[in-house]
Amino acid sequence: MFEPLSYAPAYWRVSEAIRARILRRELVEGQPLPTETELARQFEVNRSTVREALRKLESNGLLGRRRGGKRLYVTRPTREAVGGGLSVAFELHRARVVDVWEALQSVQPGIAGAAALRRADASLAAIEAAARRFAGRRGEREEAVGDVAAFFDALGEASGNPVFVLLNEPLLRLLKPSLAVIIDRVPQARSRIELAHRQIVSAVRARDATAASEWMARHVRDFRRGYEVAGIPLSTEIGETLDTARAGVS
Amino acid sequence: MFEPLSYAPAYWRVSEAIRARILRRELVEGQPLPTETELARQFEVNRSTVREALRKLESNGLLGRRRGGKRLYVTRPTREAVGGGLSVAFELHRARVVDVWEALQSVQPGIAGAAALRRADASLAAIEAAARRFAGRRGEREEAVGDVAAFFDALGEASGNPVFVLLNEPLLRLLKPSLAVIIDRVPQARSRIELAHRQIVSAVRARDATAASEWMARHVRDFRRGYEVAGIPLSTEIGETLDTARAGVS
DNA sequence: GCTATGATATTGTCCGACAATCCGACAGGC
DNA sequence: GCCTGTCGGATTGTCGGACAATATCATAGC
Repeated sequence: MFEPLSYAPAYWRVSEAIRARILRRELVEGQPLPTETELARQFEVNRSTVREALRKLESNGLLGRRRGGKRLYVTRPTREAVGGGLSVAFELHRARVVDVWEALQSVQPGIAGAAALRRADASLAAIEAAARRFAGRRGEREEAVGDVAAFFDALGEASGNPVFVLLNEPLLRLLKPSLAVIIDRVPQARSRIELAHRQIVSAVRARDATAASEWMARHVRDFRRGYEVAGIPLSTEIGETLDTARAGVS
Repeated sequence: MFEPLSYAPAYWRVSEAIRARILRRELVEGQPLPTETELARQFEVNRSTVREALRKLESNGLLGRRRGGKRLYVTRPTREAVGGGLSVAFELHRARVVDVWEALQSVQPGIAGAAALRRADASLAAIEAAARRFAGRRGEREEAVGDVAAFFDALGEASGNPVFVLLNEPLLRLLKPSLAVIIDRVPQARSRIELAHRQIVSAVRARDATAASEWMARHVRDFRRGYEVAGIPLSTEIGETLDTARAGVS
């Protein structure tokens, strides 16, 4: 019958107030935030309270600091910040390898198509560079995986669609560990990937969205085949593939 | 020649330590966190420091509290928490209406297909319920928009893929405001949506992934047409469509 | 014009305190 | 037996003040 009446602690309200001003673009990217003491004065709360609010915004990626710097600046959430948070969420929701694969399957062809339609020359160059780096690897498993991810990433950038860019990051992050296993265990993996890269690159160069999209679909489908050949059960939880490199970019 | 050596403040390390234990499942969902005083004792830092760390985890959705409760519990990031953060990120990256639309175009058919393949009876019922609610609306713009979103959401759930569920939320959140305008201004919008709902429902009921996917593609394509008819420029930044309802679920 | 220097401002962290209120136990009334 | 009122203790939210380390900035020196 009644709505629960809500009470918001001061640190929450302070953080919302700042967030709102950032979203309203009254505080713009790159602008330094007032000092903690000054904020405390303006909001008429204690500095400790302000600090708690800042921590929230910091971990949302709305505030950040220059390397080695002390003051906080307004920033927009970086790919890494967004990807970090999202991939943790996936993990805690017990997403499995197949779930991530399915999402890639769904998203990547669209990205490739969009990239083919709208790519600038510079983005094309970045895509080609990633493909070339991958093709040049001998051994170097980790680096090769990085190149594959960079290839996807470059396509995302080339699409000019920030939504794609941001969605890409967490998916790739989760793909990597299992991809490393595939590259290790499946002999023909590298050549299949190279082939797909070549085809996608030339489709994107020719601005042929359909071809780019189709080759990408094939490329991603190959991963699934890779999981089977490499003996990675599709129902493995991604958490289990992620033992390494859990630095956490909160 | 040398990497910049990194210094991490105590609140960061504390928050990472707790996060790591959550990811390692040593702290499991629903479990209450020790009290602030106790954490301060264990980490050998001040309670203020602990509190800053907790705020970070709280805003990442890894910690939360029972309604009206005081203590913090380990939680996994809710749809809302993830969606909130992500949609803010999209907004600050100046995503445009067309970008969100393109992402939907890319993702939703896959979701619908997966839902058709794997839906349980209960999920089907939820999908049907959302469609029925929408069809029953007369006027009630906001509620109708909510129903459309609920329809997408129910499909996401039905897919059984947590990645889809989590990706869906922010996209829908951003879709809503502009969809409201479409429903207002485009007379045939409701009937088109109803038609699509019916077709998708019956495809999902029949477990026909191809049909579900294709009708979904058509459904989303309709939105684009809707933008044009409603006179919403595709290059509008989504931020500008979001004046209302910016509660922010940090 | 660039660099070294030094004063100042700012952050990170600590300590201690207190009010509000949530929690659990306990007693009493229907 | 179940609901309500009461109460003490535990816990959080917030405050004030303090201090060391260091980033920042203006200034003096080359």
